[in-house]
Amino acid sequence: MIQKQKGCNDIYGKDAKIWKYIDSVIDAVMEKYNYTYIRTPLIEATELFHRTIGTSTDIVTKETYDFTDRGGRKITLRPEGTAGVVRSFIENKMYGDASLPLKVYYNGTMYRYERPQSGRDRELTQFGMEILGSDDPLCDAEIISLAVNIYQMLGLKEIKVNINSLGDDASRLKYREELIKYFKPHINDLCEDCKERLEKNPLRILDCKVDAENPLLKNAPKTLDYLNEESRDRFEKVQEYLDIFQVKYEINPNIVRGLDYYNHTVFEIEAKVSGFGSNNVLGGGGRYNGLCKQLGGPDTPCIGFACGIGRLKTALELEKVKLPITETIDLFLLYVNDEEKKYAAYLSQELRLAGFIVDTEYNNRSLKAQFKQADRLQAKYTAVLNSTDLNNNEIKIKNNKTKEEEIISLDAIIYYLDEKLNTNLDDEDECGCEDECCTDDHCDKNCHCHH
RNA sequence: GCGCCAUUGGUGAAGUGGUUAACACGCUGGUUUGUGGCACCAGUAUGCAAGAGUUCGAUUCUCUUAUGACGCCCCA
Repeated sequence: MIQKQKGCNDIYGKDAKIWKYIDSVIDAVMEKYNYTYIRTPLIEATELFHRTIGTSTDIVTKETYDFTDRGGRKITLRPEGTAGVVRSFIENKMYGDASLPLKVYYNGTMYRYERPQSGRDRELTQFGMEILGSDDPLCDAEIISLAVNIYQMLGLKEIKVNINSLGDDASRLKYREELIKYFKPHINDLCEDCKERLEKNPLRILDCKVDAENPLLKNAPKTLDYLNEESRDRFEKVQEYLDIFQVKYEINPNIVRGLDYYNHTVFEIEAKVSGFGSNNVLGGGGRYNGLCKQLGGPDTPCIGFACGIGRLKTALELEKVKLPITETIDLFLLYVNDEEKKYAAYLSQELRLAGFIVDTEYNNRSLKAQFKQADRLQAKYTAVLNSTDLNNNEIKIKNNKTKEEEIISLDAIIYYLDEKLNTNLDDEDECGCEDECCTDDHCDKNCHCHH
């Protein structure tokens, strides 16, 4: 049997519905904030990621999907969204557009050649947004607020926003030096990995898991103490705007992000629900004012955010957020003989065009089997087409929940369903609980249904 | 890249170096020549991830590979 590739997933059935729902919320919120959708290629020149990510980490050397195409070009499957957006911004000369800043969002699959574990696959879906062409602290706050807003619109409550500022390049460089100076005498008190990090990426020592409780880390110099006046003012403005947006956040000096190109505001949003593995960061972002120039474009200040939808979906599940997913159908048509089958075909078409979700039998199975199928599909109504009834211009329609059966005129079926299904919906809202909820003693919904 | 554990029908799974691989759910059919969900009956893995090895004999032991789960590195 041919299996799917390691760390990739087939998404179908209910999962696919949840996925599409999440996408629809993203689209809706982005529209309100006036971010336009951008779709860039899944493949890019390998060099793009080398230039953006740099070679200081393992990312480029061993965690991307690289290949050489038939023309001998070095190609990489995009591991993240920002580089492609910035490349597109430069290549299409969007920087010349009069309406800067450009506010865009993307939503698509990314590929990372990593060992899969909890919350981490090789193929992942991320959405994210970028503001290109403005250094205004309002942008920083808006991006964070927008991210929070999407989580809230989806019904997620248990999240925590961590922010920090790395300052401008000068501040950042100075801080880095101070950090090395601070840790160097105590190098033997740190774990093996941290010894490696000291020269390579000292900022990452701060969020080491092994040494997390080490007082050495708690007393380490903080980025914020090394900000120059300008950077500090800027960070304060970001916080002011966040307060105006009523975003709750925490300043966490250990948020450093992995890549060199970040400066000023950096932030992460983590899920606080229990049950997450070690990777509980839903999304993160920051300001990358130097990147555009680094890629050969004009000096353009930018900020962005990205969120893995897989983890987001996990968070929604762990929090048992009820999503408006339709899993039911309105009507299932049953039949026995061929004449009735033809009528089922005709009627299903009519009702579908009238806006109802209708399905019918395809394998000429027994009525018993057809009723079972109707249950599996969670049909709200069933109708057994009967030649005698049809000749009398009548149809017998059954509420599949109450089992009440009514004979109505065929001409009235649309009107009938319309009325019944609308009242039915109201009933369901009254209950509004998932199966699991009702068997749960801690259910706070006071529902009276008996799933 | 490193480590640890796992992989048995449609699903959840039990199990053993040696005849027909439990049990449950599901599914299909029947009892009921056109009204299901209950009940009863019958059917439902020539095979235990793939390949190789040890053995008289392997689903069971060994190795390799693949995939899954979790952790490390890394985290865009």
